[in-house]
Amino acid sequence: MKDVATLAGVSLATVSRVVNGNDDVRPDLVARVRDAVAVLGYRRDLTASTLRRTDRTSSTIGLIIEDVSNPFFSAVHRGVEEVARANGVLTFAASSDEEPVRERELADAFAARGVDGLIIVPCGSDQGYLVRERETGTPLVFADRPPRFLDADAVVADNAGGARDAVEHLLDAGHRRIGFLGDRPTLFTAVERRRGYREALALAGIEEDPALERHGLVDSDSAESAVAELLLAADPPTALFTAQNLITIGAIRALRKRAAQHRIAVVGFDDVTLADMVEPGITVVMQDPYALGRRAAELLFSRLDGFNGDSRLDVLPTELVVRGSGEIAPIGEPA
Amino acid sequence: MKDVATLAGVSLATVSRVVNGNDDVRPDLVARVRDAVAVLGYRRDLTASTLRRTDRTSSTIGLIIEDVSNPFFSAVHRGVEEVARANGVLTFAASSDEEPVRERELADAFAARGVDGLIIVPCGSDQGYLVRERETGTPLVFADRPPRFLDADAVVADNAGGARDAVEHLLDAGHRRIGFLGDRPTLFTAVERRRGYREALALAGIEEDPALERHGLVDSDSAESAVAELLLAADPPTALFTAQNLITIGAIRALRKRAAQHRIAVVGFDDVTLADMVEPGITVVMQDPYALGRRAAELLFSRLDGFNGDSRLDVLPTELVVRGSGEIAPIGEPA
DNA sequence: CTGAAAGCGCTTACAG
DNA sequence: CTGAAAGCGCTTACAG
Repeated sequence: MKDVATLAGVSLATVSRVVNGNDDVRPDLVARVRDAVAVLGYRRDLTASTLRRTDRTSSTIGLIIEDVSNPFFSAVHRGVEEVARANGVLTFAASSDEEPVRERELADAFAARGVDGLIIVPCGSDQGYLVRERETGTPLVFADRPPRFLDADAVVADNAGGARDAVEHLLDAGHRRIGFLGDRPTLFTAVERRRGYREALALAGIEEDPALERHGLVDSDSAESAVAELLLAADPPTALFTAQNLITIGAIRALRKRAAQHRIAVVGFDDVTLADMVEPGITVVMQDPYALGRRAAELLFSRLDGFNGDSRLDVLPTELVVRGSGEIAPIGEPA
Repeated sequence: MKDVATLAGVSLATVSRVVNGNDDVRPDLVARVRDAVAVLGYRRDLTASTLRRTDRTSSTIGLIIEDVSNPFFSAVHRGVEEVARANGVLTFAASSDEEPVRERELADAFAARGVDGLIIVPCGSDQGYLVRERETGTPLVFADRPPRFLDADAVVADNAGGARDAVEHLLDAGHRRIGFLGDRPTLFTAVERRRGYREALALAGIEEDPALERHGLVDSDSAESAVAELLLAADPPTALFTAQNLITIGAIRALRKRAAQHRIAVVGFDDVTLADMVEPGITVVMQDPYALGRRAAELLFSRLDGFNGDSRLDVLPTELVVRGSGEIAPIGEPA
């Protein structure tokens, strides 16, 4: 910038004004500065600019998701990014890999780099470490799962409601023995979906059977094994509620290996690519991760725009998509 | 930091030394500084630190991909992130949405925020705008597609070779009329895959038939329409080579809608979720996007670690995965 | 081993 | 409308 000022024969202050699009500069000086910028290939250092700026705003936000390569979170990412972009803000994304330590490291790293706000899919069981950020005035929004030990905006899906819908759909098809396959019970979403599962059973007057539940399934492989095991039991389930996209994939794989995909009913939580093209099509309770991301970003930007009210919790609806796998009747019963 | 220094009764310099883990500080002073840091909830401002630091290093890299929600690029992202993380570096990712203007904006934005290096999946037809960065010494690596009008490291898949394998596989099954469904011909990968397609035909002594080629398919919907149209032609193809993951999905959908999935053979480029579970399984030429990301990051870090040799071009192998759809014989001929 | 001082690249009152 | 000067939060020679 110094070089630009020298070449244009003006002061640093004038260069700064021109570069920032300040109107109150004589046109001929503006032209000279622009020429000098072009000649020298000058580019402003935004970090230095942020440092000195009165509002200390960096026009960046941070996004911490579980895994950038899980399509669910990718869609969340995309939703966030679109809203951020519309606001002229850059989104920096990173994966926590479901490690609470990593979540915290990333939040610290983002904060230390001066992001204007943070959207987090929390995996730790305590977000209290972020109170400092809150006090400093950094807006925080949680997506997919609410924060714990911290008061902040959040957007989640109607996990329990969606799970209830899924299980009631299976009950309607005549099933009484419905397996539950869920993610780690430390996860908000996993707990909520199990709650929905149990509520639906309770409403139908069916007693819970722990032998039909499997928890802590973190990927499709573990889900595949769990289903294989369930099917070998003395009194196996006639239907499965798979509470997450990767689990659904693993379950379908297990069923197909045993040629049981036309015999055991399945309803999954979250949509899956090609779900409409396998035989039978996979019935799912769909949520809209893209909308989740958008909404989280909207909440964040409302804070950045000065909204200062109480914390908000948005609950997004889910939708049952009927495709075939969920409508299989238990053997010997009408559909 | 000033407050910490005051509270600990030491100078700013000493606080800086402690915070940076400098050994040469008396233990009791270290303790006092740490206490003060804890009491005040002090966190270092990394942007200010970078500004003043001699090496001007920010421990961040930027990643520009086409679309964070495309599973292919998500896997690239993950590969990059893992290597970066192992190097203690944070990855900032953003989508160009296949808009050259956006690619450039993002590259500028990252550069202005002082990233140590940049990994780019280029979509524009000219990366000359980055010569300035190169001259400034910012390492640049291109992934999936090589740069144009710029000399820099790149990692790509063996697109032409993979496409040749795919088409030869269909030729082996007895097909002579093989459709080509490709992405925009402005894309390096699309051009290379078409080249492989044509080479395979030429080697088999089959003349190209423009009526069997469709280009510019950007998503599964456009691919679905293109396939529908191809099948209605007077002399339709008996097999399809779908040159990209979303195109494969659209093609399969089109075939299933016409109950033609057991009659028309398909080999796709890129793997697709659940491809092994549809009927028939989808035969694909698989590339390893995760490895692509890792390799790109490795090239970048070798530059950051001081390697200063000529630009490198890494070509990653592809692998044919046989699952059923590619082994369907043309009607009236043996498989 | 520690501190006073300069300065990274920028913005912003403050005079003029 | 413009410039000289202070200073954002930090690091780093330089003395001591």
